[in-house]
Amino acid sequence: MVKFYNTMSKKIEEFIPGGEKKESINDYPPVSIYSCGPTVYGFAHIGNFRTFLFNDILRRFLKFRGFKVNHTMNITDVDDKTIKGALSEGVSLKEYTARFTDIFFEDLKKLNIEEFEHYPRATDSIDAMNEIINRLEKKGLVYKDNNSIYFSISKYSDYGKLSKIDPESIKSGTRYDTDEYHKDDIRDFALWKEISKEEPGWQIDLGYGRPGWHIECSAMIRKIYNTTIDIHTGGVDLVFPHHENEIAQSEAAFDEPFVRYWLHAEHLLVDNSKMSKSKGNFYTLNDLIEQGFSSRAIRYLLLTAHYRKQFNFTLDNLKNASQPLSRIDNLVLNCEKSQKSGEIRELIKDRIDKLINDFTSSLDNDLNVSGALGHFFEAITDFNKYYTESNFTLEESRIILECLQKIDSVLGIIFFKEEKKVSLSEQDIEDYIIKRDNAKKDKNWDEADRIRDLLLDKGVVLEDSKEGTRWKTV
RNA sequence: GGUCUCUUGGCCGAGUGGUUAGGCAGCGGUCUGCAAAACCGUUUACGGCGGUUCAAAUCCGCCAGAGACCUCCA
Repeated sequence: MVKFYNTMSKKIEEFIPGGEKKESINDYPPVSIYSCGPTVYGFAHIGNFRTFLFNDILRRFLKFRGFKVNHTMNITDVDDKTIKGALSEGVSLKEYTARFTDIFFEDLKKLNIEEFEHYPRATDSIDAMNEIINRLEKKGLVYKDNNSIYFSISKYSDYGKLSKIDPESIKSGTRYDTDEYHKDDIRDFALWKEISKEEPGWQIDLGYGRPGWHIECSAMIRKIYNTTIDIHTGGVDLVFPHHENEIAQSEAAFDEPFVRYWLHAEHLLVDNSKMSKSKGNFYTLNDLIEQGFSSRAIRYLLLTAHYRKQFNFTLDNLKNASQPLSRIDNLVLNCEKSQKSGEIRELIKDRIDKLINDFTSSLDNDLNVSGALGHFFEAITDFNKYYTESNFTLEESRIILECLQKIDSVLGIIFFKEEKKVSLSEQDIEDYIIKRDNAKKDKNWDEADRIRDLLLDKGVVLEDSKEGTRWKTV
C-alpha cells in the first residue's frame, strides 16, 4: 500500500488517486501531479535540485508501482527578479528567461531527472489567471488599490488550514515590513500587480499589469487538469504563504477541493544553515562538476537522505559518494562479462524476489529511499557472495540485470549515462592490455607497470583477476 | 515573540514499543609478480534527566543543543 505524508493532515495517509479506492492500481486514472518549479532568473542551486529530485523519485516510484502519471512543473518567467534581471541586462524579459530556462532543463538532464508531461510558463497562462480573478471578483473577494488587485483574506474563512497558521497572528507578526504594502489588511496578497512604464504588462478584464506570484500555479492547474488534483509538491518554504494562498484563491474561485495530497521536501543545509541565494551559501550543479564531481554522485548523495528531513550538504560527503557507486558498477560488470551457460540457482531467484519486495515496501512508506538503498546494498553483498561461489551463468546475469533495471527505474543511479572523459578508444585499451599481458608473461614487470600507469593517467583502471584483465573508467 | 521539526556508532544516514538497516572511513583477510581494483569479515549506537510499560532509540514530560517557517525562497 502506497502511503505519503500529507502536509494538510500532518499524517501519513494511504494514497488513493482520484479520491476513490479501486481494486487494482491499473484501475486508477493517471495521477495528476503539480510541482512548483523554478523562477528562471539565474542558476538553480543544488538545494533547489534536491526538491526537483524528490519530484523525480515520486514520479518514477508511482510508475514503478503501476500508476500512470500526468505531471506538471511550472516555469515562473515573470516576477520581480526576472524583470529586474532583464532590465539590468537591457534584454527583453522573454530573452532573459529563455536563457535560464534552457540552463535549467540542461541541469535536469545532467541529474537524470525524467521529462514531465507539461512545463507551462506563467506568461502563457494569463487567460486562466484572468478567469480566476474574474470569478473571485464576482464573489466579492477582491479589491483594487490603484491598479493592483488583492485577495481579501478576511472574507475567506478557511485561510490557514495548510500551514496551520492563525490568520490573526500574522497581523502581529514582527517580521512584516509594513512599508511595502498598500493594502486594506496586511495579510492580503496580490493577485495582479500594478506596473511601472518599463515593465512588461498584460491586459486582463480588471486592468493592465502583471501576475502576482501565487496566481500562476492556481491558473495552470485549472488550465491543465480542470479540477481537483492528486498531488501538489514543493519545498517546505512554500507552505506559507505560497501554497496557502493558492488554496484560498482556487477553492474560493471553483468551490471544490484544490489538492488531495500536499507533499513538501525539506531544505538542503550548508554548515547547518539553509542553502539559499540570498545567503550566498550555495553550490550550483556546474560549480561541483567543475570541481570534478560527477552529476551521478550528486544525484546519489541528494537521494540518500529522506526527503522530509533536512540534509546537511558537505563536499566530504560528496567525495564519499562515488565509492558506493563503483560497488554497484562492479556488480553490473560481473553480470555483463558472464559467458557461462547453465541453470539459474534457486537462491538467486529468491534473493531477487526478496530485494524487490523489500525495496518496494520501503518506498511504499512515504518514499523511504534510504531504507530502499539499504536493502539494495544488502542484496549486492549477497549477489557478490554467490558470484564468488560460482560465476554467474548467462541466465543468472540476465535476471539480475533485469532486477537492476527495475530498481533503477526508480533510483536512476545504476545505469546512469554519463559522458566519459576517456581519450582512448576501446580498441586502444584492449591493445595496451595485450601488450601488458605479454610483458607480464616475460616477467617484464617494469614495462607492465608502465602500461598500467599510462592507462591510469588517462582515466582507465585495470583490474587483474584469474579470468584475465578487465578495465573500467575512473 | 509565535508556530513547527530535528538530535542515532569516527563520519553520513534508515528504523519509531520487543527482530544485529545500510553506506563511507579505519582495521583484518582473500586475490596478485607487486600494486591497484574487486571481494569477504569487522564484536549493537540512539543528546541529558525523569515517567509509562513485562519491555523504550521508539510513547509522555522537563531540560540542553541545532534548524526551519512567520518576508522573496526549493
